[in-house]
Amino acid sequence: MSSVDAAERRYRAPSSELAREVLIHGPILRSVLAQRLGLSLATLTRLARPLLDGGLLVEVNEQLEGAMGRPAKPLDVVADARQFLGVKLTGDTAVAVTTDLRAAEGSRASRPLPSHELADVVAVIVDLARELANEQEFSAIGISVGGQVSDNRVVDRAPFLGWRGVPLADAVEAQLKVPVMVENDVVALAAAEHWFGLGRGFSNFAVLTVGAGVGYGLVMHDQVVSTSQAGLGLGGHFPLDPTGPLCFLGHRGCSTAMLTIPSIRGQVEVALGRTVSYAEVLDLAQNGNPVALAVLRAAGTALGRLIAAVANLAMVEHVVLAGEGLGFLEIARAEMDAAILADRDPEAVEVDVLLEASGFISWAQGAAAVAIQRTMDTLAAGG
Amino acid sequence: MSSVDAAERRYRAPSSELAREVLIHGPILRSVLAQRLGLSLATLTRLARPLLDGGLLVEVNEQLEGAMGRPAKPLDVVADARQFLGVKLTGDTAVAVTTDLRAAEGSRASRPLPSHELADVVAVIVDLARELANEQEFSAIGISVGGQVSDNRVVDRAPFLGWRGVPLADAVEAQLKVPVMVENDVVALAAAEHWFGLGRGFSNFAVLTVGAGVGYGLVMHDQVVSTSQAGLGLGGHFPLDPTGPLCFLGHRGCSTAMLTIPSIRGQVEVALGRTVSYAEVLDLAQNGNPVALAVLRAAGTALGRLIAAVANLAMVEHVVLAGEGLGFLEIARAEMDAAILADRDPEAVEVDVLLEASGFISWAQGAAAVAIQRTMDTLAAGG
DNA sequence: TGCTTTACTTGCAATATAGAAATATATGCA
DNA sequence: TGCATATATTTCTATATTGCAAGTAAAGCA
Repeated sequence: MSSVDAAERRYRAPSSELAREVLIHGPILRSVLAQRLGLSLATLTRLARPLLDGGLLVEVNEQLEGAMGRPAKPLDVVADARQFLGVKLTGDTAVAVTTDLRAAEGSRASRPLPSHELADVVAVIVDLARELANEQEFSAIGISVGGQVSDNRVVDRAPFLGWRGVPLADAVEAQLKVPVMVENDVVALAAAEHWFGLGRGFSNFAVLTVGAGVGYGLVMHDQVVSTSQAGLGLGGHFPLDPTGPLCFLGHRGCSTAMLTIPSIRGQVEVALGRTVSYAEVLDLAQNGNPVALAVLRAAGTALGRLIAAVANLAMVEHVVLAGEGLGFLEIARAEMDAAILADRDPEAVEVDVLLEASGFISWAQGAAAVAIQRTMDTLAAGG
Repeated sequence: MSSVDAAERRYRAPSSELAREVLIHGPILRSVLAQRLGLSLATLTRLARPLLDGGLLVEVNEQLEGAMGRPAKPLDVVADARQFLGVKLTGDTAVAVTTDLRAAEGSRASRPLPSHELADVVAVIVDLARELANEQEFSAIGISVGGQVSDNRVVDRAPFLGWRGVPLADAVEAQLKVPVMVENDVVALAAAEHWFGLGRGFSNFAVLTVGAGVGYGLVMHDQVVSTSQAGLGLGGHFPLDPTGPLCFLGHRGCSTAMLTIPSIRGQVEVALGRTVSYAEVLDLAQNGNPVALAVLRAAGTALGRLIAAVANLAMVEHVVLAGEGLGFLEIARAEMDAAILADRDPEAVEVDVLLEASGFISWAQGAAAVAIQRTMDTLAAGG
């Protein structure tokens, strides 16, 4: 435990702190930068020069109307100075995107996984990297999986792949001569939201994802919580409704049972006696179908309870919602808000619920974000 | 929000980091220290000298049997080089303790509060400080209150005192010429557990207190979470049992209703039709009384659920339990353990529940710990 | 009495930093 | 147009911090 201390407090060169600050906080004045980093303007000039010369940063000309003295030249990163690849692995598919330094998506491709053998999966990743490669090389590759990852290198446990202790980073690095970082999918998404998404500017916030499952990530003190616990999907079976349906593990009314796409479809299908798609469920509810409405309203209430629990116990005031299973909020947003309010101290700050516009930052981009973050620590110095 | 960034990243002089490390990690070799702080041995020698000369640190002679070379002289703090005062304010009493640098209790005194007027409360604190003062001056005074505190100076809101925006630190400093720090009581306790108590050596853990109310504190990334949220008692009304009794706010089966001393007494009293003390309830249960047993077992289950929820959503694997209302665990420990297990992913690490032996670190010591921590940042340099 | 091993210290060169003065580039106004 | 004023950034320089490498201290062991 105590050795974590030292590891956590990893040294960061001042020039990478500078680069990171500019990357996250967009075009930014040197004077502001100096204050943020606790450095003098003189030092800032000296630190910035090699980054400007190296083409990582540029001075942008900002015409501030009515300003008196010499006009400021804020610093900004040249977003496409580097290119990254982000890969999200699920049980049957690999989705890859290329991104620039700001995690903005370039091109995208996906491939089915022929098997769960490490060699096959690596081959697919290599294939995707080759397909998406252009004249610019990848500075780093990020890969995210649902499950536990240690040290950004080894997949300790990935249920959907049936993996335990698989050295994925080494295997991919052996083929593509590029640094590879592996991370849990929700941790990666939280990291992306923190630097590039709705969590930008917040020191503490939580990320909840709803889709095939429920994911939960946490950023505290401007650091993503990425203990071994983080990869377990601990928000996935949180008890929310003692009268709700069962999940596949037998929990009654847990977050998986109340919120996921398969469970919502399943509930409606059982009641209607026929198969329905998730989109159909939303349609039915929109048209006043009582079954669909009941199920989605219960989901809204459950999500509200989950958000309140997260806000209370993780002590965050901002919660980012993401994932493809949030469509029900169009129908049950009011139920969610009411449930949050009910479980929240009236003296407490209202929970700030931020809705990630359907996949603005995708899972694969999250993987790329991890690669970007880890790379930033060394980018300033070397390549 | 973004300004928090800079504030959070408060600069700490290397010599105070050194002093802090020695304070927390007891007698410690220079070589270990150098590694932890990421400094060379040479630098360590230089940093340590003024602290040794100043009498804050000493070299202890440790006879390691069978060691080959020159024997190591680990560094340690001179615990009684400084003296601190910790004061805990409740609605009707002020409890004060003197402590050394390691938050070990010296002497203790308490006084009733004649009123909630700031002047009266300050007078009581000054009185206590004078009574407990000996030849050694206080380096700093810590005061903890139940409620929200900003900037370690102003009590924004303290329900038990009926305070809003009371500049307590200024008021006390005006009378006693000693630095005063104010903090929320649970935040202070968490800080004390982190440096001096059961949380020592853990980067992430939660603190739950059970007594007249339920308190909840969190340490993440080796920092106590002390946002404005932290002072609200957000763990205090967490829903735990949909069939439980009501709390004074009308929540059914919330943590207050299930766990606090008044609520447990109340439940038993209603059933038995007579007044009973908390100790009596424990006695009754010990002797097989079905009412007392039912109430305490439900409390055990509820506490287990709360612990599991905390471990899942705050992503901690260690939970420190403290407070005078934990007696029921003698009867219902098994129920607690079972409830934790039930709400926990089987793949997740077992939650490490640490029981603070009845008041080993008291509320007032927690207040002192805050004073110690804040003082350490400047101790090394100046006085 | 030396030799070995480990712990710590000192001298020195390299590096980083802040403060002050200098420089650059705008506006406002006579 | 020319000059005062304002603001942003850079250069110069003294000071401080650091790590490296060499040196010293304090033991055990032969």
